[in-house]
Amino acid sequence: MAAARVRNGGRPTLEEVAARAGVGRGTASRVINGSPRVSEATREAVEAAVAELGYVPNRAARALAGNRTDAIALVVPEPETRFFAEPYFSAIVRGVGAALADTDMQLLLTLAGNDRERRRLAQYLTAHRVDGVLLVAVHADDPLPELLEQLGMPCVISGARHANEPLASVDSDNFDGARAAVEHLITRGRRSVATITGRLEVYGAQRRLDGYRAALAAAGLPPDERLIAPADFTEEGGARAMRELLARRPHLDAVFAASDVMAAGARQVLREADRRIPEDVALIGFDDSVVARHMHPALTSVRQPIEEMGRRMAQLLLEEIAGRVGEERPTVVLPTELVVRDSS
Amino acid sequence: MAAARVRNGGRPTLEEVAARAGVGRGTASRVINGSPRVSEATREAVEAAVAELGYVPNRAARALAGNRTDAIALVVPEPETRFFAEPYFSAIVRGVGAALADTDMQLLLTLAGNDRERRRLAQYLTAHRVDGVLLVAVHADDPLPELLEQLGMPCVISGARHANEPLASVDSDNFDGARAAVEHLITRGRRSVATITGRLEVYGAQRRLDGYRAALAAAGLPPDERLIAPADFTEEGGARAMRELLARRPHLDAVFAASDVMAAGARQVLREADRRIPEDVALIGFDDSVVARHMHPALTSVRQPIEEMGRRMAQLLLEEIAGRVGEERPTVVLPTELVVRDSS
DNA sequence: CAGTGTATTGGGAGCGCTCCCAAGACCGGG
DNA sequence: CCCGGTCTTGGGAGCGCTCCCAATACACTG
Repeated sequence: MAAARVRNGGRPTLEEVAARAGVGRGTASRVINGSPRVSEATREAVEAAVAELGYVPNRAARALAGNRTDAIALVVPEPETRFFAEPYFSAIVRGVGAALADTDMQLLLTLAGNDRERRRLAQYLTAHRVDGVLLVAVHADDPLPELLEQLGMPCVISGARHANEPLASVDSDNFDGARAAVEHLITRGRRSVATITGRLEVYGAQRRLDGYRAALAAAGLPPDERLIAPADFTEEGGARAMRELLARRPHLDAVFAASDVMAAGARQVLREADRRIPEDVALIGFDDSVVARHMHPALTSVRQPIEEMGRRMAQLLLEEIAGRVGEERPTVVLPTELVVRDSS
Repeated sequence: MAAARVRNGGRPTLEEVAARAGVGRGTASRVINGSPRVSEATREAVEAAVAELGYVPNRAARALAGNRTDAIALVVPEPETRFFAEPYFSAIVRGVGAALADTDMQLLLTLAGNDRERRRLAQYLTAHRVDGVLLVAVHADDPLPELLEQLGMPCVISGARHANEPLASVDSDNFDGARAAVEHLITRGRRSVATITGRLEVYGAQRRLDGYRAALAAAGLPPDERLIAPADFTEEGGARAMRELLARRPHLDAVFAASDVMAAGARQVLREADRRIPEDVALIGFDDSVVARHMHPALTSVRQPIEEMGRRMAQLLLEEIAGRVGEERPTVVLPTELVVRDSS
C-alpha cells in the first residue's frame, strides 16, 4: 500500500510556522528569506518556530511563486566519452558540489545525447526552470550555448572554444602547462623534442601546441614541423603518431604528448622500438590521470586543477544568476602544475 | 540588465493550450497526462495546440499541485573517495541517465558529506520532495537508508550491505566473479593461490573472499588461512598484504586481489622481490579499471557491469515509485566477466 | 417514454509560497 | 497636539498545475 497522501508530505508549512510564532505569513517569509525589515524579537520568534517544527521550505511552491528554482543544471554531452572518462567528470562534479554546498542550490545532471536532442534540451532547460547551466566539453560547433544565450539563460562553459570566447568560461592554462613541460625537457638536456597533439579543432589542443612552440622558441631551438604529429586524444592515435615521428625523426630524444592516454599509446610504440624511457626518449603527458601514475615508468604529466575548475564554474554561474553587472563575460584561466615522475 | 520578469518565463501555460485547442483546462491536462478518458478528436486538437505553442509543462506547478516532483536524487557519500573514483561514478551516472532518458524524470546529484550532514540530508530530501533516492556506496552503519525508510521514501542501494539486505539493491556477483577468477588460475596450473581481500566489513569484499574459498574447495585444494591477507582497497594496503604473503608463503604462484588498485600495490612488491608476472606469480584484480588496462603486464581482472547496475538501479527505483506491490524488496545480482590479459 | 448508466467535459478549489499593498505603530518637528 | 515620515506587519492575490465534482450528452433497457 502506498502511504495515504498527506498535504505537503506531512511537513509543516510556512503558515504553520507563522501561527506558531504568532505572526503573519508574510512576516515569517521575510525572516526565512533574511529580509532586514523585521524586528529582532519577531525574527527570534520565527526562528524558534522553524527549529521546533523542523520547517524546510517547499521548493516547488517557492519555485512557482518566485519564478526561480534554486537549481542549476550540469549538462554533459554523453557521446563525448573523452570527457565523461576519468578524471574529468567526477572531479568537476566534486568541485561544483563543493561550491554549491553552502548555497541551497540544487545540482541537476543532464546527459545530452545527439545534436537534435541538444536543441530540444534548451527548451527543456527553460521550461524546467533551472536558474543557470553549466556546460562541460562543448564543441566549437555545438548549438547549445547560443541557444541558451538567446533564451537569456545564465551559462558557464568549461574550456573556451576559441580565442575570443563570448561566454563565461573557466579553463586551465593549456598554453603554459605545455610550455612548462617542454621547458622542463629542454632543461634536462633534450634537444630534439617532438609533440603529439590532440584534435586541433579543440582550442585547448591548439593552445598546448602553441605552448610547445613557445618553449622551443624561448630556448632558441629551431622549429621543426616534422617533430609535430597530430592525433586525436586516443591511445591508438598516440601510437600512430609516435610511429610517424620515429620514422621521420629517428633521433628524437623527447616527446610531449597532449594527453596521458596518447602518451600511453606512444610508450607502447617506443617500447616496441626498443627505446628506453627516459634514457633514450623522455616522455611527458597531460592530465595527470590515473594512467600516468600507473604507467611504467610512471609518467611525468601536467596536472590540471579540475576540481577547482568545477568550483569556479559554479561560483561564476551563481554570480551571473545573482545578476552580475553585464560587463564583458569573465574568463577564468587556472594554472597547471607539472608533476615530475620517472619518464622524464 | 536582467530581463524583465515575465509570467512563466514567457512560456505558454496549460490554460493557453486549452484555449487554443478550444477545450477546458481539465481536458487539456488529461490529454497531456495521457488519460484514456478523452475522445480521439479532442486529443488531436490538444496535441496540435501543444505542438504549435511549443508547450512544456511547468515542473514547479506540477510538483506543487501533484505532490510529486518527477525527480530522483543520486546521493554520493563524498568522503568515500573509493567510490567517487574511476570508474564507478561516471559509469553509474551513465547507466542511471540512460534509464531515465525516456522518462521525464530528472536526476538530482547530492554529495553527502559527513554523518551529521547525512542525517539532515534525509529531511532535506523529503522537503525537497524528490520521488526517490539512489544510494551508492553506503556503509553498513550508515543511518541514511533507515531514515529514508522511515520517511517512506523509495530507495535503491548499490551493493547489498549484508546477506539479508532489507532494501532494494543492485549488486554485481562478487562471489562468482572471485570464484571464476580463482578457478581460472587453478585451471592454468596454479596450485598455491593467495588472495588479498578488501575491508571485510564491506559485504562485497566478504563475498569475494567466499568465492575464493569456494573455488579452492571445488578444485579439491586444501584451504590455507595463511594465503589470505586482509587489506583495505588501497594501493599501499595491497602492497603491505603482498609483503606479508611473500613472507608467510614464499612459494605461492598466484594472487587474486579483490581490487585492481590493490593488485597494483601487489605488483610493485612482486617486482621488487624479483618475481616475474605471470611466469613466477600470476596476478588477477577486480574492477577492470583503467589501471588494469595500463598496468605492465596488462592485468587480468573481473569486470563488473557498472553501467548496467546504474540502469537497473534506476529502473528498480522507478518501479518502486510507481508503487510496486509491496512484496519483499527485490535484489538484483548481475553477472561479472573475467577479462583475461597478460598477468595470468 | 422514463430511467439508468456511461463517456466526456468544464472549471472550482486548492497546493505552499512570494510579492506587494495598505494599515498600524511609533517617532519627532513644528 | 497634529502631521508627515519611517519601520513593521498582516494578508490578499496570484504562480500554473492536478484533482475531483458536477454537468452535459448520449445510448440503452424495460
